Amino acid sequence: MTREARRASILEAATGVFVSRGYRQSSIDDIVEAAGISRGTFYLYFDSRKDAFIELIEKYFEEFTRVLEENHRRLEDTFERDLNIMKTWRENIVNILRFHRDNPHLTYIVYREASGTDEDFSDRFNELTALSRSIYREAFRSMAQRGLIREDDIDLVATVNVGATVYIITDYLLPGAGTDIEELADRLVEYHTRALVPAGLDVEQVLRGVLKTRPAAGKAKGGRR
Amino acid sequence: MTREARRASILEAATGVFVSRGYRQSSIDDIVEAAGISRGTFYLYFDSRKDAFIELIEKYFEEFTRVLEENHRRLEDTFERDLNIMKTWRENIVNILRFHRDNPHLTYIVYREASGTDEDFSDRFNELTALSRSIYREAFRSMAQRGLIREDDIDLVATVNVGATVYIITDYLLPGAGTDIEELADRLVEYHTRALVPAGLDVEQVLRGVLKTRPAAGKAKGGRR
Amino acid sequence: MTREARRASILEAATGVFVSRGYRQSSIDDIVEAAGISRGTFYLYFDSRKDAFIELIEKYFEEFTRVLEENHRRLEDTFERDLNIMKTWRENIVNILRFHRDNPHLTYIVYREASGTDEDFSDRFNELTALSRSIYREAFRSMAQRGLIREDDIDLVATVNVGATVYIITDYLLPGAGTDIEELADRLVEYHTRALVPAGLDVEQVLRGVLKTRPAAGKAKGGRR
Amino acid sequence: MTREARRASILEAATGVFVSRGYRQSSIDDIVEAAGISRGTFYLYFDSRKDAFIELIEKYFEEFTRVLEENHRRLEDTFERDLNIMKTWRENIVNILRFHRDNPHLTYIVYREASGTDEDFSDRFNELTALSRSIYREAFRSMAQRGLIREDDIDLVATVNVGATVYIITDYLLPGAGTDIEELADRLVEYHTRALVPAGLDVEQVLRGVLKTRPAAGKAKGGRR
DNA sequence: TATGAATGAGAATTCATTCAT
DNA sequence: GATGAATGAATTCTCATTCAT
Repeated sequence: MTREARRASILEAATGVFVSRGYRQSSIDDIVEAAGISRGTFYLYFDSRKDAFIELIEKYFEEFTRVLEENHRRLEDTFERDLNIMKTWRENIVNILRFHRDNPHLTYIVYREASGTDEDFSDRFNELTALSRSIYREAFRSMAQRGLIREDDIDLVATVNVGATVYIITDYLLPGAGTDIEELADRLVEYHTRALVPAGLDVEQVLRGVLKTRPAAGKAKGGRR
Repeated sequence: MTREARRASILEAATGVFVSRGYRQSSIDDIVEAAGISRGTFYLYFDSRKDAFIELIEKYFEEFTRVLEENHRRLEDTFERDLNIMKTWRENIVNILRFHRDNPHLTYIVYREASGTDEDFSDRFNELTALSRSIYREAFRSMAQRGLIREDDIDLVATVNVGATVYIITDYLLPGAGTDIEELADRLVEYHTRALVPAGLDVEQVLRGVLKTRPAAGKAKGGRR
Repeated sequence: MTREARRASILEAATGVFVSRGYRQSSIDDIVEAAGISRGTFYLYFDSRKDAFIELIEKYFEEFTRVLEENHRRLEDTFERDLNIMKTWRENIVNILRFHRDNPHLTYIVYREASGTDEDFSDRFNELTALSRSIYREAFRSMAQRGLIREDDIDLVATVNVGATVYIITDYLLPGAGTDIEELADRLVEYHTRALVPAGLDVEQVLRGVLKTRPAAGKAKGGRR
Repeated sequence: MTREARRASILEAATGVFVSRGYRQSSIDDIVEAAGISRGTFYLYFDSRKDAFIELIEKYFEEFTRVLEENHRRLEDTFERDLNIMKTWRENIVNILRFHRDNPHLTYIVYREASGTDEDFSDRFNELTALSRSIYREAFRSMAQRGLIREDDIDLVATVNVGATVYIITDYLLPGAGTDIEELADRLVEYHTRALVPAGLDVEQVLRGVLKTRPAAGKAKGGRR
């Protein structure tokens, strides 16, 4: 077993422990027992208990950032190739929901545990949160610049969207009641689209996918009085 | 100094400590030092450190529940007396935002600390959270039944609204940068109104306050083609 | 209420508390609550919690010493007036048993609590114990000198008698199952008499009370072959 | 050093501390200092301070029970093989005295400390006490059934014997003044034998060891008029 | 590398006693 | 005298981390 594999297996065991008992209730004893190693061995691979925990959070953000970046690329691509923006939006939301549904443990830890004010890691947590928030903002800014959504307070729009998504994740996805992600995404897209559809566009048509990333002003105008 | 006043002053000191260091990093020593009392005195007024903390959380929910109930009454009143629903909605949101802006410490503690998985009080926290969520749901259900918003998945609508609000509170209000609550409420109402305006109604008119709680079908129809 | 009466009433309340919870588990709070006074008042009458406890022990020994002294006088009287020694012995034992049966609380405290090694009061306890032991010894020595019992190791005889008595008190009297003290005394006297009857005397006759404190050698001789 | 050896050495140190300061005055600090270990190490081997104390008491009773059982077997053997009952009785008493003389610390703890009313271990103490008492009773009952002692109130006889023995242990053996156990046993046997010798037997002969476990009725009768 | 016994700083809580009112 | 709020020394127990083997 390579050093990295060993490390990963310990981290995996730690994840299970953190999820089932909570970070602060998880002792080193719990972790090493779950990992089937001795106390000392744990410290051969991690500097401290918190170290392992922060690594998990980092891992979450790293992977989540990858999802967000993929979404970002998809959005750029949609702009460039004038593809269906609604479809893209929906796919991006599905991506986000799926990622969290498929990583319930990491998600759980981040949203239930990492937000507490432990001086030492709340800084890092906030840093990472800020990063993913900025990606959201940029996406909305791009859409606004292209007239795909109303010229609103982009910051607020991002906040509303992120807030809604986070809450949905902890409320719908984490309880794990086999939520239908596709349908959830449809509803979310519809909700935000209705809220954000630019003046002069008929929202029903937009929802039906008529909207292109470079809408012909004339066509859109017809949808409304 | 009456017993109650003493108690309150200790709790206030504890609040400050919990906010600045976080619950789990706050020792009894920190609290009694902040309160200017001895260790023993603390235990004269509270059973334990956690006891004081839970009392803070209860206090938050108690007061917040009062706000929500006031909102609820206002909404009922709006229905009964056929008042301006948009105005009411806005006022309710302002109420919620103001409450949190005026109680930043309590808010901070609840959203940063209480949500962690400490078996002992996360139960109480979840209980209280569920209560306030149900008040939200009921409000939206009432509005939907009266045709004031689209017949959507009420649960999801409530979740999106609560999630957005919570995030706004922690992002806009807690940092304390003198946010303009009135304007924030305007934008939020507009956002959700656009998302939820029933088919057949002209959202611009609705936003201008034309909408009554018992809209005349004919008038409404006229707002659209 | 005089100072002494007040003091006594507090001590009585303390006794009840010490009996029901044990000395070390009895807090000042328990005592003042039982006495219906405030914490401070307790200290107006006693220097400390232990002080009150020691006073109880002293009280026990004081009263028990009175019983022993009465027994001693009765024994002397029996010698002087050549009365029935068996009857006296029996009466003395009855006295001792009755005293303990009638003061179960004090007895309980002394035998269950006071014997622990609390540096501070075990000294006093031992002192008092030694006193009552010496009274026992003297009684047996007197009897031996008069030929009423065998010339045995008086120290051991006293120890056996005291030990047996103490055990009987804690085992028969304290549980409070309505023991028949008279019968118990009969049996005890018989037991020890049989063990101690001088050579040349017929124990059955002695038990029947024939034995006088100044036995005529001839008479006694006849009782045996 | 094996785990068991370590454990034993800590327990030994704790014994010394308990003996010199008394259980309730002995802090963990005292114990770990005496054992030359750190606070944490103590808890590696024992769950609590009380845990160690109870273990000592259990140890005492365990070993004492072994002594009593050995005595029991010896008595049975004496019956079966018609050996000298007086010799057996004496040996049994010697065994008991020797055990206590050789384990003064354990003895001290049990008789000075364990009998106090500490809810938590007085139950266990009483349980164990009851056990050893029942062994005593059974021995006397067996002897009575075989006509070796008078048909007296066996319960009382056991109580008197146990009481006397306990007192002798705490008064003669614990002070440790080099008591001659053999002689002490002789005197005790004689005392109780005289008290208990059946009617019709000459006690002097019995004491000289003439008595067998299956006395021939005729021979015995001859010893009396 | 791996182990796990040992460490000891640190935390919460108790309660006999004091003393200002 | 009486009160009871305040005190703070003292105590038990935990657990992340170290280090000799």
